[in-house]
Amino acid sequence: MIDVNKNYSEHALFMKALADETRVQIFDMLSNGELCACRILEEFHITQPTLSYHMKILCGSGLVNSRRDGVWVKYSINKEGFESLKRLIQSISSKFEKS
Amino acid sequence: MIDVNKNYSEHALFMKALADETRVQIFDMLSNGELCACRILEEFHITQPTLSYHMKILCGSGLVNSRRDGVWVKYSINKEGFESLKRLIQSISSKFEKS
DNA sequence: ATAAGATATAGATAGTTATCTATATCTTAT
DNA sequence: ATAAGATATAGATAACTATCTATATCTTAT
Repeated sequence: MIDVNKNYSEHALFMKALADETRVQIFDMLSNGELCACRILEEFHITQPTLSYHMKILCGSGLVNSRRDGVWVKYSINKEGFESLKRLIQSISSKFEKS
Repeated sequence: MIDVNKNYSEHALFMKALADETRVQIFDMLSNGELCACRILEEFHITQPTLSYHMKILCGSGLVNSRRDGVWVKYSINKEGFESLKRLIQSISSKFEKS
């Protein structure tokens, strides 16, 4: 039996990625589909380098993908990473229901 | 229509609470039921004040409850808080599926 | 009322994070 | 080959975090 919850450092990494108001909001925006950095930037009052820093953290966590499309870099939710996060929540939830 | 995802600061607070390896692990432990601080402490190589600090952050986020039971303080998952976290994930998930 | 055990608070500190400005790099159109 | 626009990196810095030791507080049994 594989216990999905033993990778606490991976889980903490996911949570850290979302542990910032700007970054949760970006992640939520991406749930509606791929967006380029410039489009995301419009929603916030931060500088372009600050956004670049946040995107690097989101991508580094495994929750977000990036790909270059010409001049633009486009970001999207990484299905694998997000599913891993969902499994964590689901696993805790099902133990909690039973307790 | 209530958009559950607009409370980015609340959501970031939940994520911050879990954005630490020790704290995610504690939260996972609590999914199996209430535990006193001394019992939790046994699982980690941290001092008692450090644990007390972490429990304060978990409780402050709304994800964990505490109650005194005689000499002990017992901690458990706060159903409301956890459900709010689950709704966030669920909401992002369903938008993502459709996208 | 005292002592013992459990938990919390205070104060210090090293490490990490979010942000900025300035600058570099990369891609495409001219 | 250059210029323009998009994104990334470097360096600085103020604020925040996780951890410790020392001490205080709170609860119960004697």
